[in-house]
Amino acid sequence: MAPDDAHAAHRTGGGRRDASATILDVAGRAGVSAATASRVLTGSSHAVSPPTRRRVLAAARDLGYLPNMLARSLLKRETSAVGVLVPDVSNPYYAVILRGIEDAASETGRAVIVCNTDRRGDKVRSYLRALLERRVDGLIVAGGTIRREHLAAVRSAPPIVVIGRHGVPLPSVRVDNVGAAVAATRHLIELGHRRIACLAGPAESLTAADRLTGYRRALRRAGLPARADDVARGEFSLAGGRRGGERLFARDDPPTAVVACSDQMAIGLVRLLHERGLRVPDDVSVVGFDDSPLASHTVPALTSVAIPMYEIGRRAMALLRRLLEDGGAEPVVLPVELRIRETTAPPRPCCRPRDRAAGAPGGPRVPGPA
Amino acid sequence: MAPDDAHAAHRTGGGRRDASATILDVAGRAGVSAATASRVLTGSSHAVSPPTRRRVLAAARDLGYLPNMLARSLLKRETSAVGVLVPDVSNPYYAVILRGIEDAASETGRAVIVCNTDRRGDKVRSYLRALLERRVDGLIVAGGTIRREHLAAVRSAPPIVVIGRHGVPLPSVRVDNVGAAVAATRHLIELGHRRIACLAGPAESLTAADRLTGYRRALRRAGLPARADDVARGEFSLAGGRRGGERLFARDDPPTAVVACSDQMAIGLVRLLHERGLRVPDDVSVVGFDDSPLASHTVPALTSVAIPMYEIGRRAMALLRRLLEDGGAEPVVLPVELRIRETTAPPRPCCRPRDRAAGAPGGPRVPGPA
DNA sequence: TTGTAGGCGTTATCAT
DNA sequence: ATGATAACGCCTACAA
Repeated sequence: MAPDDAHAAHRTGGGRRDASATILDVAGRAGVSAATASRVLTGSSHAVSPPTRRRVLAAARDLGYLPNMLARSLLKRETSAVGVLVPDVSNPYYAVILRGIEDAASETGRAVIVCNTDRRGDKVRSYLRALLERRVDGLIVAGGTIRREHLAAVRSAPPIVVIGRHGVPLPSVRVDNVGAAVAATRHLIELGHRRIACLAGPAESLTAADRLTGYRRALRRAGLPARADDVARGEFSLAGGRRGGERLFARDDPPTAVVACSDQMAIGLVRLLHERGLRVPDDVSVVGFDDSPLASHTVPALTSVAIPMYEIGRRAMALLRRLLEDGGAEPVVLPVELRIRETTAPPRPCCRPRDRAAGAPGGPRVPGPA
Repeated sequence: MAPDDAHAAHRTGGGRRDASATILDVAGRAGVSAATASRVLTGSSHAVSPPTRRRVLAAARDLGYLPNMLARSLLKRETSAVGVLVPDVSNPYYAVILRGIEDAASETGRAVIVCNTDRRGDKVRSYLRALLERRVDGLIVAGGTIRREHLAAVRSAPPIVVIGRHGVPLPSVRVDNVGAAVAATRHLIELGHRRIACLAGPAESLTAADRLTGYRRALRRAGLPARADDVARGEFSLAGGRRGGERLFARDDPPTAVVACSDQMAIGLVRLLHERGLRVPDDVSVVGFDDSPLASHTVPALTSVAIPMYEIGRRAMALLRRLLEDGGAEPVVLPVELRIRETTAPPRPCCRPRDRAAGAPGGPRVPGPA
C-alpha cells in the first residue's frame, strides 16, 4: 500500500505487516534456486547435496520462513483442512465429539473448521458453500443436519462422513440408539416398573426417533401398554427435560420411571421432581443417555447409557482420512453401555407412588458413596 | 471413482472428483473474458452491461461455479479465516466461548479454525505455526495459553486477541476475576461464615490466580485469617473439585464454606460432601464460578458468579475484526454478577458444623422452587 | 545434483 | 464496457 514498497519488496526485510519471507528469499539467501530450496523444505525424496541442504535450512531458519499453504494448496488441489458441521458446539455432546475429531485431525496435520448450524437449513447451505469455496478436503456432518437437497445444489462435493445418521448412502459413524434405548427401558422393567414414561428428543432428530423406537420396542416386548401421554418431546437440554417433565407429571397417575433421552434432560427432570417433592429414585426412577462426565457427579448420581462421544469423533475423522487416502469406507457402529448408578431403583411397593412431599424421612436418601 | 471420468475433465461436465468449474469456464460459457466474469461475480463496482452480467450469472449458475478462495486469498493476501486456540473445547467453558466467537465470525463470512492446546507449550507452538502457514488473518487465544516466547519465534504474526489475560501488551477481553472472587467471598462472610476455604484452579492459570487473590483480599478486608491449608489447588473440573475437597475436608476442623473457582469444581465438591454425609448448604456453603447453565438445574441449585462466556467470545471476535479493519483496540472488561441460589446459607449456630451424618431431618432441605 | 519454466485460479492494472 | 496480462507463492516435470 505504501507507494515505495511495491519494489522494495520483501528483500529489504522491512517490517511490512505481511513481511513473511517466500521460498525465493530463502533460495536467494542460500544461493540456490527456488526448486532446490523447495526440495529441501518439503522433505522431497529428490537428492540434494548435504552442504546445500544445510545452507537452505539455515536460510529458512534465519528468515523465519513459513511456507505459504495457500499457494501449495492451490497447486496440489488439497488443503488438508476439513469442515465440521454441528448443530451447536456449546452443547457438551457435540463439544466432546468435536474434540475427538480435532485430536484425530491434528495428528495428520489437518485443520478443523467448525460451523454451528442450529439445525437450520439456511445455515447449512451457506456454511456448506463457504466450506467448498475454501476447498476443504472433506466434511464431517453431525446431528443429522444434512439432507440430500443440500448436496444436490453443489457439484463435486468432497468426501463426507456423517455422524449419527443411518439409512443415508454416506459413510457414517453412529451407535445403535434403538438398542441403547431398549437396554435402558429394560433395566427399568426388570426393576419392576410398569409405568415408564419417555422424555423424547426433538422430532427432527434421528437419534431422538431411534431412542423412542427402542423405548417402545422394550415396552412391547414386555407386554406393557404404550400410552401416548407417557411420551413428551422436547429439546435435548436441561430446560427441555424440565418442560417435558412438567407435562409427564401433570397427571393424577404419574409414571414411576422415566427414560430421559439425554443426560441434560435427565438432570432437568430430576431438578423438577425435586421441586415437586418427588424423590429420585424412591418415588421416580430416571435413566439418562450419554453418560456425560457429570452423570457420576450429580446427586444422586445418574444411571445412564454411555455413548462414546469422543470416540465417535475420532472414528469419524479416521473414516474420513481413509476416504481421502484409499477409498474403503465401512460404516462404523460403536457399542454403548448401561451404567447403573443411583437414580434407578425398584418402584415403591405401594401403588400410589406420589403420596407425600419432601419431609418424609425414609431410609438413607441415596445408596451410598461412589 | 468411476473408471471412465478421469479424462472426461470438467469441460465435459463429467463428475470428476475435483471437477469444480473455474472462472474461465464461466467466462467461456458466457462468451466473455475472465476479467469480465470476475467483475460480475465479485460484485465489483466496475461497470458491466446488464446483458453481459446476466449471461455471466446464468453461466455461473449452470456450472455450479464456486470461486476458489485459495486463489483469491493468495492474491489478496487475506484468508478471512481466524485461528482460535483454547485449552480444550470439550470443557463447557471454552465451548461456549467458541460458540460466541464462531457466531460473530460467521457474520462477516470468516471461518474459524479450532485448536486444542491442553495448555501444552509444544502444542501451542505447532498449532501457531500451522495457523500462520495457513495465513489466518488473526488469532484468538483463550486460556492464557500464549507466551511471549511463542510469538518471538515467529516473524510477522497477524493481529492477536487474548481472552482472560491482562498485563500482556495484547488487546484482550476479560472479566475482573479479582473483583468476582471478592464478591463471592464477601457473600459468604456476610452470611456469617468465618472459616472459608478456597478450591483454587491450576497454578498455570491466570484466572485461577486472580480468583485466589480476590478470595484472599476479601478475607483480609474482613479481618479474617488466611490459613494456607484452607486453599486447595486443582483442575477446573469435576474431578479437580472432588480431589481438592478431599484435602480441604480431611481435617478435624473443616471450613463451613468454600469458594470453588468453577462450577465444575463446585459440583464435584457438592457430590463429595454428599457422600461424606455433609449437607449443602446446612453444613457447608458452596459458591461456584461461571454460572453455567447447569448451575440453576442442580440439586441444590448452585450459587455462582456469572461470567458472560458467550459474550466474551463475541467481543473477542469483534475486537479482532476492528483490529483487522481500522486498528483501534481498546481492551474490554466485561461485568460479572453474583447469582445467589441454594448452596449458600448462614453457618450452623453451633460451633462444630460436622456433628452428625445424613439422617438429621432439619428444616426443609432447600429453600424452595426456582 | 541443480536450474528453468509452466501453471494452479483469481483479481488488479493497463490497454482498447 | 471489455479484454489481455501479470502476479500472488509454490511445486514438479523436464532439461542440463
